[in-house]
Amino acid sequence: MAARPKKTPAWLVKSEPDAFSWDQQVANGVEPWSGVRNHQAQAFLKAMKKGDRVFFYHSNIGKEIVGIVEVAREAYPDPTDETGRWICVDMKAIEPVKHAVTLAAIKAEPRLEGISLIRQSRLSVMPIAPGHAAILLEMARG
DNA sequence: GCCAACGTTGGC
DNA sequence: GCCAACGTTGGC
Repeated sequence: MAARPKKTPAWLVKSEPDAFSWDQQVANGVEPWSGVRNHQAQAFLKAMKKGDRVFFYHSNIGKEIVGIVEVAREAYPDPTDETGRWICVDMKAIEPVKHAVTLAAIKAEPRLEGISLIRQSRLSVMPIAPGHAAILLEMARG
């Protein structure tokens, strides 16, 4: 029997490496994905299930997918939120990508047309369609 | 440094 | 409820 294929990520999250980088995620292992203060992004965080895979993207500096994380804990109150209205999840580093997938490469790939990373450039948490995720994985593997 | 996208706020 | 002003994000 063939080895079970790796889970295809269903989501993408962005972080400015100045604030929280992939290296920090790896060093910390499991880390709360807190501080999201946008309703649309919150809705996506709430929909995440334990074990879901997530692309980790560096915004601003790098502008590239650098790794894959996994949802280690589903939605719970964001400890950085004093109002109690916002939630966060825990993310766990799984593996770095072999080849960082740059925004330029994503834009240049016609099969990724319509991806929300480009269409909704300010959104920091977003779903990735299975077809798009497969292409991103392919690009990440080189 | 500039600009586009877009969410939030506040006056009416 | 509308909309102008303003702030933030993120790319270039």
